[in-house]
Amino acid sequence: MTSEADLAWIASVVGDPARLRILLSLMDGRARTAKELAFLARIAAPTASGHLAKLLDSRLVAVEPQGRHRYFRIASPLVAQMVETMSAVAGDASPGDRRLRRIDPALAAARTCYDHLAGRLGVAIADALQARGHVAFGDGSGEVTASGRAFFAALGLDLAEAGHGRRVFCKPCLDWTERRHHIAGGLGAAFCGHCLSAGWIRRHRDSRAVEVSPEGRVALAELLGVDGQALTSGWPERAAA
Amino acid sequence: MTSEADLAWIASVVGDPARLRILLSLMDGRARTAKELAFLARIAAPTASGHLAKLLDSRLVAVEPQGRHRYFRIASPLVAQMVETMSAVAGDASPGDRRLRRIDPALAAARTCYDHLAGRLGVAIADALQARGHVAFGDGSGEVTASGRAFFAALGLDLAEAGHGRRVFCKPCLDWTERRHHIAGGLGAAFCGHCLSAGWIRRHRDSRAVEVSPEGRVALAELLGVDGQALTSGWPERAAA
DNA sequence: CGATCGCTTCGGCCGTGCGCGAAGCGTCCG
DNA sequence: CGGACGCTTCGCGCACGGCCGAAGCGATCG
Repeated sequence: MTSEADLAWIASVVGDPARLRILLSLMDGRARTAKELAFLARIAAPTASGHLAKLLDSRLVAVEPQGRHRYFRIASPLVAQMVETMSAVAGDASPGDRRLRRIDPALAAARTCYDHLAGRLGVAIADALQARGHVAFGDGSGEVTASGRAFFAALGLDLAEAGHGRRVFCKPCLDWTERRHHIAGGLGAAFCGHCLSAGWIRRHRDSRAVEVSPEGRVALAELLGVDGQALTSGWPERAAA
Repeated sequence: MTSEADLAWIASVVGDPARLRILLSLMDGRARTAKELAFLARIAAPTASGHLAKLLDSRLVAVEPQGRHRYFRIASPLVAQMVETMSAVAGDASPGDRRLRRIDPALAAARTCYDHLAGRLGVAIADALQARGHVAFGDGSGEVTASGRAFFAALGLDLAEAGHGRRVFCKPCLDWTERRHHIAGGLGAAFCGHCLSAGWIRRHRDSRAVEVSPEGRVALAELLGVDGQALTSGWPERAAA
């Protein structure tokens, strides 16, 4: 019952041509400003603003304000999958779909992004750390709380070293496949290095994919207080919301 | 470009609450009459008729007239998947979804329906035989063409025996998982028997699922002029349409 | 600290399309 | 062959919602 009404609402939101164009414009995973989206959807700025409000309200897109800009992006991979499935029904899948479908499953599960962790694993770690209050993400940056400093120190991470120099210490990085944030910066690199040296994850031979070892799964699950399976295959987002 | 317009059209079609209720009413795979759907969607008969016309036009539902009734059903598994994905986005998946997701993959690929073949295999066979003009489906019944009689005779099927008695000879049977037709009746049983005795398929131990042997895949692919992989995992429907 | 910029809110116009009652057409039954 | 039944088409009323111009708000920059 409640589900039917929600579904009708979602369907009506995506049913509008202009809103659909907005969603399609965001399907490459990038975040765009309202003005940009207004141009891409071929509507005036006020109209786009109204549409974006509805898309936000229905949780199809998410927003992150940065200064006087607001960057909009697809809220979750599930939304992207919905649009792709609708494209498939609408006829031959568009070229864009093909690319998105061909993501290597191993890369999507866990990989490195420069020197830190990304993919479902990276996002799950960021989720858990945020949920436990060890890190907090603000606008375009993040910070480590007092409990977080103790947490990472107990792991043996040298935070002073990680925060050294001109490098940003803790910063949310938009995950390409998950369309949500993982942790970059010196902290992300230090945590990734710890996982590697502890044998929790292994680098794949000739890819940025990483594999979580059985011991690593157990250790990370206990460390973060989450289900081990959810680390690389789950949808912890729902529970967090 | 063309794809965007098609997608917008599909989205607007499913975006209407009444049409969505119609689709949801059909999600169990059963075919229903217009009047039934009008009641389930809580709208008057003329309104439902208009909605059904749009749903037909956009190929989201299919219809088969039987006497003075018209039975509507979900057009393809892809459409069902679309509705399910939208439900997932809308919030907690409805109970109906769960059931549909839990279909045994082996059963969905190939199984017996009483004494004939069903699942993707059964539908692929029916598609191919119809495409090659060996069988033809009319309203609720089907018949074997002249070329079809020669085709089955060459296989060694005794059509006289299969058509014996009061049993219907060749009849389309709505496939539970594919929501499209496979071949039932004496002909369907005879063909299934031939596949078994030739070793093309094997019955699963304690399930109605059947497995296609490597030789069977080759033999059936050549016999029907289709890709071997498509027999149990493909989407030949698109090419046929 | 005023100017500029990005975005949202407000107000009013207008078109699309959903809704139903009544009538028309084809099918089945007694 | 007449009546019942199922479905569709026609016609019209009505309301919801998209659309934009102008104004308001907050933030940034010189």
